[in-house]
Amino acid sequence: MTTTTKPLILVDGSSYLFRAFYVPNLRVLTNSRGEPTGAMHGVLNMLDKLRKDYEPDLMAVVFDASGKTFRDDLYPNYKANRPPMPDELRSQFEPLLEIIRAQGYPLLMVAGVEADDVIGTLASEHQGAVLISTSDKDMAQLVDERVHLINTMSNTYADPAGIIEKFGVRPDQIRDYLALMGDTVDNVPGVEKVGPKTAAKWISEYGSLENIMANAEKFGGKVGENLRAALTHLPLSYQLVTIKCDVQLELDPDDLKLAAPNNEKLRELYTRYEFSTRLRSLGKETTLAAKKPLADPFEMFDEIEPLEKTTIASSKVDYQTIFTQEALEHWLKLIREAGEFSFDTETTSLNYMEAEIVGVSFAIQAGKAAYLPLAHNYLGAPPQLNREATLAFLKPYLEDEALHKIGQNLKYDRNVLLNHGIELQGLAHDTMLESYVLDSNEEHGMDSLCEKHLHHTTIHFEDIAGKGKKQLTFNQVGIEQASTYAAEDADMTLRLHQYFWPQLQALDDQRKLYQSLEMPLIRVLSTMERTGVKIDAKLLAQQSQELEQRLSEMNKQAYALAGQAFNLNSPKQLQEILFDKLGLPIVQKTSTGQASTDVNVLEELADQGHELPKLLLEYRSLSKLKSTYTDKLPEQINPNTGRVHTSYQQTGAATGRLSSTDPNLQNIPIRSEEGRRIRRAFIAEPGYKLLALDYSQIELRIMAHLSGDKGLLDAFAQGKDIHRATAVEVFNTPLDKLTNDQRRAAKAINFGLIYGMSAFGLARQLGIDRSEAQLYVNLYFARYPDVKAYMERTREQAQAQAYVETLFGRRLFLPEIRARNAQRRQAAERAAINAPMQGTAADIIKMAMISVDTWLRSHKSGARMILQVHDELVFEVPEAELDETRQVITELMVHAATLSVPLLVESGVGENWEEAH
DNA sequence: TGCTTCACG
DNA sequence: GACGTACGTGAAGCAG
Repeated sequence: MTTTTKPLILVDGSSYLFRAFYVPNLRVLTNSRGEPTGAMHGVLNMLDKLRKDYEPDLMAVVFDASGKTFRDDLYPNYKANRPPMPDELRSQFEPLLEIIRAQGYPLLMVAGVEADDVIGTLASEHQGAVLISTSDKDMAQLVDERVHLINTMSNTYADPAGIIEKFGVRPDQIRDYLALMGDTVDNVPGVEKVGPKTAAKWISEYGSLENIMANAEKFGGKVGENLRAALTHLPLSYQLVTIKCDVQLELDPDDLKLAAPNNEKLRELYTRYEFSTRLRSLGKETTLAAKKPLADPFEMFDEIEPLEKTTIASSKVDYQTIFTQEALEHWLKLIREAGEFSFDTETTSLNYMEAEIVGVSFAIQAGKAAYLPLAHNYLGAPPQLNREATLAFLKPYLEDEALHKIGQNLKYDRNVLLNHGIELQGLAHDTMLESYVLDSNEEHGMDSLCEKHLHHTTIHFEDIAGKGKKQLTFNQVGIEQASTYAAEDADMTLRLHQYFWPQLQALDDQRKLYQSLEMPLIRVLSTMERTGVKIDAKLLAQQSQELEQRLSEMNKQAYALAGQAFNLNSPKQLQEILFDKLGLPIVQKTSTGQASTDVNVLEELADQGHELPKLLLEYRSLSKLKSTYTDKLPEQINPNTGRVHTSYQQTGAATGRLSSTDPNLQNIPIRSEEGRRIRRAFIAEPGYKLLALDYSQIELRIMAHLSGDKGLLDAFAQGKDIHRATAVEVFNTPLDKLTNDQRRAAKAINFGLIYGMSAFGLARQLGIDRSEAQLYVNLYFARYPDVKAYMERTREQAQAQAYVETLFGRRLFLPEIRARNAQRRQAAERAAINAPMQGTAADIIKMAMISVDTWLRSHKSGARMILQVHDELVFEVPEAELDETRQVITELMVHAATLSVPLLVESGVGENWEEAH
């Protein structure tokens, strides 16, 4: 093994401890005993970040030792102006050191010198790259091509060029520069009235302190006099600011390896100081560590990211709180002038149907933001502008199409504003969607985006509202904290937009998808969500009862068969009964090595003639229906609308699909007769009917288009049953002689193709042996040679560029396509085959939704779009409008995209969703 | 919280 | 030569 090129990381613990202590949001943190813990949190988070970002092999955390240093001997007044360490900080010092040690970091404190000197010495002794993490500008003197600085609190990174940019002098001139300025806090005398500007100017003119002193008589004016007066003590100042790089250390930089954490000690310390998140992740890490040897040891090198510079100086922000009408009007004037602003609503709930606005924040340029509190109502909350009156005042701004809004997840803000009668217009940009279109694999939440792209750790909601049962709603959060949090959200949204937008503009397809598809979809989805779907709660309750009876009977039967009582819902207990007690054979194991009891296994065992597995299969499916659907759906009915309102996640699926949550209305049963009954509870208002339209075989049609395979294109052009057509080809049998099994096999092949199948998978699906499955696959590819070529092309493309694209250029990155681990690589290859088809289908139905929505609105239609299920749209339509609506929407869906195969849309109408299908 | 299972396209 | 083996989701229940 060669040594890695990872930098040695040296952390100036003392400088961070002081800085963290004075951060307002950290200042207030204590445990339940009232012991302050904020500075500890601050330092530890910073260490986490470094460790995560750089995965260092060598690292040290250095603190000042107590007692006098050689500088005190040089100059008795050194640091004499420093106030004593506050008690609230002092009390955090020792425990912090203990935690750092227990976490496994080498920790250094050397008597007689300062942390800076230890760091300087280690940096100069180390052979390879060094990264010094500090918030102390004095360290700039250590920078060269090999040694760089990072300030983990302000997210700034500095190499020699960075130092010149920041200070206006080279790293080797920093000592001269510091000596000229002096330091009032440390009581280092400099030249009176010489600050950063003058010092940099003199140094650039004269090159060095020595030369400046030699030419002291040439400096005119008051500062010239001051310089001459300082001549005697400047050498001393120079000595004081010079970091000592030859401290006698009893160790070598190569000794600074991270040790394994002492989890027992950490558990004790985290418990004592109530670091609950760390306590939780402690359990996680131990299991991870236990699994580690299994992982491919080279895998981790694949994902090391290059160091990045950043441009945010997060210390320089101007966040204001708006309490008066005058202040509000002042800000609105600024917003008007800017023509574009980011904004964010703060509310009482994540549920958009229940949420009420508590406040609104805006940002008009990076770092300049304001929070307008409107409904904080905790005891002692300061008076605020009246919510309803102020929202009425804001309404024309928010509804002004020409005033461009930038947000993070604007769909939510739009929904919430509608609760107050405001229909947000001028939706210009949504950073969540920008991130999604650029790389759908990322997390697109505010916190992750800031962390990743701005290298800034935002204030998390939990930081100000707490968590768990005691979590406050936003109206109970103190305005001061709320204000920083909310203003930061708006500020970060704007900065993220400034970061993403140029990237999107550089990629034509991405920009188009974002501007013409994802952005317009916000309003469509928001409308669907708020419309909701009517549910027959009584019918579901009745079904629940029936299920309950059947389940309890089956329970008894199962106990009899097993010879004992057990929990049928517990895979673990079931496993004991089946395999230990009854001695049935273990068919398959789960990924963690447990004996699996999933459908495949139970079916296999049932086929062998065992009664209990057969019973369990039915029990499982009924129990699922009851708990997930018949019991839960009625609970999710909104009391005001009498309907169920799902949330569509526009950034939920990496392929471009939507997903649906709370509740998930995209997985309502249909495959089994029992399950289908649940669809009968999805009903229309009186006078309305449900209209369901779905794309027939859309992914296979897309495969035909993308591959250009003549056989497949012809089959679709002639409107053939595609599975039969495939069966005719593969089994070389005339259409009228086909058996049902042959069609079934052809269907499995067609689906398998979309999923990037292997012969093994097909064999298992069809219950045939592998060689037979392989034969089918070979026959298929012989008949449809361009499909084979297309699959190969896609694999090559994925391999070459590490992403694949839909017909419209939507990208899916496949980071694992070059993984050394074959299993993971092959999984990525299958995803590469599937994504262009699944993703193109998703793009097409999104286009259809937008055009349908446009038509519905422009024709003042009484019909409303209520559900999207990947290739299906469901509408609630006034009976009088049924025929026209059905015909027009079919047309719009069919023509949503033009492929080299026709798109076919099938539709149905009914009193409920089952009937409409 | 992680795992397992199962509902959908 | 062995291993694992079809894509994409969300939710519920159990167990620790």
